[in-house]
Amino acid sequence: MINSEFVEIAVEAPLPRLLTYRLPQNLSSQVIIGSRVLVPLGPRKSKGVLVSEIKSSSALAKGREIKPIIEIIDEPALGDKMRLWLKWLAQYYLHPPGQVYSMAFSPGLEIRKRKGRKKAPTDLNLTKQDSHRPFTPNEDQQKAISKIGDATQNTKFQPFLLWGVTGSGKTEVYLQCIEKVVKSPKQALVLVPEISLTPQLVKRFVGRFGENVAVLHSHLTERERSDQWWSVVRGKKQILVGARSALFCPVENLGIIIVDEEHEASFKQENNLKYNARDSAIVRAQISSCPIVLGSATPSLESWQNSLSGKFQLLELKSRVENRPLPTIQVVDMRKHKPSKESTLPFWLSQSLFEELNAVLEKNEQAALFLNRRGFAQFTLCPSCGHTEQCAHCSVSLTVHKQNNKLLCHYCAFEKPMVVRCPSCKSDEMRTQGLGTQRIAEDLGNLFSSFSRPINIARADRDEINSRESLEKLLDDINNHTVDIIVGTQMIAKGHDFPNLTLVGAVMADLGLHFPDFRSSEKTFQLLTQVAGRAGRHEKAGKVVIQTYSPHHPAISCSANHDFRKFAGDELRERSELQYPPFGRMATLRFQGADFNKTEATSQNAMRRLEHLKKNLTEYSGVEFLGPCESALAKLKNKHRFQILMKVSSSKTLNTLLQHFMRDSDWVPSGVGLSVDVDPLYLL
DNA sequence: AGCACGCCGACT
DNA sequence: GTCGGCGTGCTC
Repeated sequence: MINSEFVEIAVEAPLPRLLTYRLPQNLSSQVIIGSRVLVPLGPRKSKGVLVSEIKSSSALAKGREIKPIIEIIDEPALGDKMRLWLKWLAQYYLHPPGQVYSMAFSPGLEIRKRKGRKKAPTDLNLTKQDSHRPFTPNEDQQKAISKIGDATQNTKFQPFLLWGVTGSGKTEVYLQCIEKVVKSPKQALVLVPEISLTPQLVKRFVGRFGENVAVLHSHLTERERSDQWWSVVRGKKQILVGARSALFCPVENLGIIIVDEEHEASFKQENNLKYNARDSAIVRAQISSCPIVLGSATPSLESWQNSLSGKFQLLELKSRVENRPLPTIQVVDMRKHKPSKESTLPFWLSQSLFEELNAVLEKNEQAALFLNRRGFAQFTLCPSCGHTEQCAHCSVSLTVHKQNNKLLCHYCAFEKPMVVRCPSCKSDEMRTQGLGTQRIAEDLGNLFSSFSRPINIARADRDEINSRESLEKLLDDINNHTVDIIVGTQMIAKGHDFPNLTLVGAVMADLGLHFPDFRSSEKTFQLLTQVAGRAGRHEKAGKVVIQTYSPHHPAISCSANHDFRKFAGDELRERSELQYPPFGRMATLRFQGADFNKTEATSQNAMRRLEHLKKNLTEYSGVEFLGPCESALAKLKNKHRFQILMKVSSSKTLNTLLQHFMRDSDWVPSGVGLSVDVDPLYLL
């Protein structure tokens, strides 16, 4: 019930602020703060959320007609905590509030209503499968469970960093903590990266909690998603496991949030609302007064620093369950790998890795080779004139894909047929340069073509695996041992567990190391550690071979020595000197437009405005602006890109500055788009 | 985001 | 002559 005549609505449109509407008398009894409403917007109707009442009519903007709310939509009203959190999101990430609020609702909610809800909800085969097998946690697990467990009983905000290598039993800790939460009785929210939200993981939760588990991910139909969403919102299910966006489910009775693989870059959404689900989950836990557990084998340096400073409580799982040994890791220095004339090995394969492969195949075990680049070759190159084929719409070279003899842009999917003759100098010797997963698979096929038995090679990259079904099929094939060697990108580096996989090779471990990004070292360390974690997760011992041109780089040597502490210590020291995150906060302003000159001029104008703000307000004196300069990807989908990087010591200052700067954006000419990314993960 | 308005190319 | 392409602008 609301008495005021006028209310503020967060309308589902990219508007920078709330709009004022009149609340007709006949609707006032059906509505509360947080209700979802239908309002007129220009020539059409739009959904929105009633955010606040306007107490005095003198506060009304004058000179404008105020339209009445059309109707109240019969969807759950958002509670105080949820609204507070959504408001924080909109402010922190500088995103239109109406669009942020609308994310708390599942699409297709009223369709379901209209059809009536007679049909049994789809249950996604969520039935308890294996009965609760008794499990005795080891000492570290027990300690973690009791610490987190205590926090769940206190109903206080408390963040934990659960640090444990792959196979150290983090999931079991989650399960037992959730058990306590469910009894209390409250609800639990578990966020995992989309890619590791596999049936195996879901089975694990369902095996323990049966029908009490709901699952949300992007591969559900609208109907399934809506059913899962309602089952949690209505409180029929207490546990929600989902990808990033599940964080927006308006769970009112939160008892714990768990973010598994918290270091994963996929928690950051790169379009629309550019939020980081891990960071946002922390704020949500804070607002909900509940504990939050961030789990990882390779914590982000942000979280690690928070554990060092005491902001997070560190819980370490030191050993693998059943005390399985960590895999042996051998680093192969590829600089010393000079293939002799008589060698039949492809240029990317060292003698050591080849021998290990052979041994594994002899023993009838499985191997996986990782290379973080799909396609056959990185680009084409004319040896006589140096010409490479570029994308027509982006400033990148085209990747060679051999299966259909195409050149493909990995950024906009532009393609053209493979060229044999150089279009520039007409020489007939166009060659391919650089390695891709297709090439590895092909070379391996040739290499083992005369092995004592047929060797099956499967590829795991985005070209080969384009649906959930094809991923399931591949995982089955690996588990049933119908493939001997898997060649893939990081796609299968995460979360999967293959009993017969005993050898893992990182083909070019330095591939990502020299990216012009201050996080490239951290990324490489994480990826290598993750990749290595695939080997020997069961009775059989595992072996890992890392081929690299930089064997002494800390990201490689520390990962080979299983020494996260050293890596993190060194890396943090460097970051601190340069005031990079986690010590400083950053944001990027990106300007995109079809007209190069106009876009560049706009970015320069923005820079002048920023400098002006800095000069006039002492609170901004410590802010650093870098740029404007062309983005590393200077042209994407026919849009020229310029950017300004901002570095600030506190996120509070960063936010006030951005709010200030973005308040009026009428100086941005049409044809140029300006977007802000707070806490960006990629600076390209 | 939608949806209207508005100003240029190729059609019955 | 108009149908419709999508650039531009506005929404309490």
